[in-house]
Amino acid sequence: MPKTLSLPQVYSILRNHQGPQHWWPGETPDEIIIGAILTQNVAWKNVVKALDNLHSAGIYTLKDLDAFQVEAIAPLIRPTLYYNQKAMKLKTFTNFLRERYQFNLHRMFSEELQTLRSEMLKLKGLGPETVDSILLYAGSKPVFVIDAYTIRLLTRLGFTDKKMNYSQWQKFITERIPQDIALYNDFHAQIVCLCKDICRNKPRCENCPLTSYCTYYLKNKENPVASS
DNA sequence: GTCCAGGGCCTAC
DNA sequence: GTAGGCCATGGA
Repeated sequence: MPKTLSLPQVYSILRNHQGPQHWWPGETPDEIIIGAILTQNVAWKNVVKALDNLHSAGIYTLKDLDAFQVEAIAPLIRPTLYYNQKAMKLKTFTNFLRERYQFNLHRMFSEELQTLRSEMLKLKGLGPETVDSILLYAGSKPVFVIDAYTIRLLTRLGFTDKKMNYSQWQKFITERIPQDIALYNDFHAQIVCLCKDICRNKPRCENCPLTSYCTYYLKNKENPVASS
């Protein structure tokens, strides 16, 4: 049986192993928001290419983006998959930001948190993960981001074997760690940093500081045939 | 050639 | 409420 860990211990191990991450990988709140939409179901390196294309076209902010039509944006963000849909999602958000806040992100983030979150969730193309990423990383709001990496890691560590939806996962985690924006920020960053390189379907467990706690690893070690 | 990435929407049960 | 199809590039 694997040893059991608390969530704060998981964070502590990851941070000691990887160092503080200083996330999100974006220069400005505008770029964080654009990146949050573009990274939906795609690796970040593809997003970097799309951001380069946008920069080459003179687009750095959401206000810049607002001046372009969907048809002009789509080819610039081709590397991020589903580019037609994502071009529309970006325009949906710039419309929202222009009409409600005249492109003033500070004003937007001054809204009451749960009100803003539910308003953003009404926008077509922004689901809970994208909205929470924007709130936490662009707005410094105390919202824990759940993504596929988080679920994969915590499931493999044996925290739960129940199937949970997004809000159930969010509740599960926030009940077990202090409510702290810097912690929310860095914990999620630590998980992504770990999982994007070594916690995949074919795990390279030799570099993982959590291997001895990983039910998935231990099971495959006992029965390698089941690892595929 | 195959597999699958830091989702979310829509439709059908 | 949830399972499954769809969107449709690029790197390993």
